[in-house]
Amino acid sequence: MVRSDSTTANKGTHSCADCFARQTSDWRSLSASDLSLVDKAKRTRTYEAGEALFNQGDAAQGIYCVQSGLIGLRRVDEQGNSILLRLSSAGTTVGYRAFLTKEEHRNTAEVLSPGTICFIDKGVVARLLEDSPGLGECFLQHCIEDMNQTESDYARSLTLGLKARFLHLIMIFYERLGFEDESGNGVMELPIQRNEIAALIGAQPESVSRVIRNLQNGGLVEFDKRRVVLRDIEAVLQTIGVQD
Amino acid sequence: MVRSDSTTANKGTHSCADCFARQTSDWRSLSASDLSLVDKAKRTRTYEAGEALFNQGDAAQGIYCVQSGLIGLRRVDEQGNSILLRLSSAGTTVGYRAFLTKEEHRNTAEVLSPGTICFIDKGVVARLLEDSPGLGECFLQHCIEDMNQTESDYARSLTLGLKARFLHLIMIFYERLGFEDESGNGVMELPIQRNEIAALIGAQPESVSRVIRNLQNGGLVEFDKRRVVLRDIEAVLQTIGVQD
DNA sequence: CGGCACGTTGATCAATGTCAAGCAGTGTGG
DNA sequence: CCACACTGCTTGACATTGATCAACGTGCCG
Repeated sequence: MVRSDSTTANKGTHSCADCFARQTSDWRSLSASDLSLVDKAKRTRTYEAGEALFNQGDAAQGIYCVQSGLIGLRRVDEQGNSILLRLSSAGTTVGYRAFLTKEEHRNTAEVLSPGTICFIDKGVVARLLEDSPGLGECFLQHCIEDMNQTESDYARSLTLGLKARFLHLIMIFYERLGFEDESGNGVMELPIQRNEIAALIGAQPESVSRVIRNLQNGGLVEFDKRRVVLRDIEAVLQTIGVQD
Repeated sequence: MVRSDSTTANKGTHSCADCFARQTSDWRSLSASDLSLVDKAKRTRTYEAGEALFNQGDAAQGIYCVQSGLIGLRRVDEQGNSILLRLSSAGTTVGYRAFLTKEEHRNTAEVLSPGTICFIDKGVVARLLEDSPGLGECFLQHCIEDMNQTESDYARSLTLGLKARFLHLIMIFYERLGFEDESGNGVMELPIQRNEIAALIGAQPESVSRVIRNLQNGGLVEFDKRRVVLRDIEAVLQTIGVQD
């Protein structure tokens, strides 16, 4: 258990001023003095895969700022269906909606790939919101972006088949994590298990397996455990029907 | 063509101060003077079914406030799949996202049931946003609500079958339009065609037909054209697995 | 070694899409 | 007024997709 160590505040963590995500995050509007306020108030800690930042149904305690790692927003319904609605990676803020509406969290925020996350207490954020009006604007822009993405995901879920949805996900990972090898193929390491891939595209793990085999046979994509090689990216985009 | 008449400004329309939706709409925060500014600037007109407020790809000209009628937000993808992402009815604001991000509209706003809609030019809204900071807050709350809804729709689209999605839609209409007849049954008139129902739940019209027949046979719901009778609302909620 | 998590495979079945046809209601032009 | 086209809706037959159930391999860890 690393926990007792890593829970204690800010040891060895960067200050917000140094954070690579400062210009793109929801905090970009803050003044230097406000930023140092966040700096003092934030709690930074490392998380292992499987840990939850908060759970569906919890009251909002504050908001989370992802420094590294990968977060999945999971929703479980009454029938026990568990799906991942969205991913959050480095530089994004998680949990702002429940905080802003003072409602319960509607989803569980679960760590999929281990990383470091800062927590900022709701009291602090509330003060900042009063102080610097630009912050609300940033949350608004963030919310609109999330909305745009979720809306597109929704549209795809209604119109595309499993294979296309899967390939779309692959391309999202490729944009974030992929690179070209010496022979010009796209290569990447998937950050999550088959399990979670299934939960992301609303399928059963078995079906994901079959889609993979299918693609493999078609020569479009190669899989070896979590390693993926894209032989022909154009062809992949083709079969998706390029979207957002 | 009613158009030339109804396009001319504000004839016979209420002022915003009288609008039933004022307390619940995004405009609830405005001062009396700001409200009268909106009042003077707004263009009100009636729309017939099938007309579009704006089209996917258009630049944002301003935002729309629905007084009556039913608006559907439609997205058409490259393959020609046409789906309805969301509905907007009286008292809601449409088109605020593209306005706030200065991007193109991502969806077409299409009139499904005829009604009256106010248009407020982007210049006016921009001025209001500067004047009264509460307005931004209202847009933020609105965006969060839309997000919550779309997220739930997304989750349902990934987990529930056609029948459950259809019944869920029926219950949404029932909440808005339904009433109880003398024998305690829920009754309503569907505001849209089978066509659009299919587009809303991401199905083919034929499949919707079959679901209806299926429910009819099961004795759960009765359909006659657009008239719907719910014999046992509890049972309906049961088969959905109550959600948002 | 034994147990467990992850992933794959096969067989089978249910749900839904696709294609073709038909029917009722409605408006249109002769 | 009728014939006709047209739209919205339904139905049937069939193909396809994806879920479900059961089994098995592999690697890891106690």
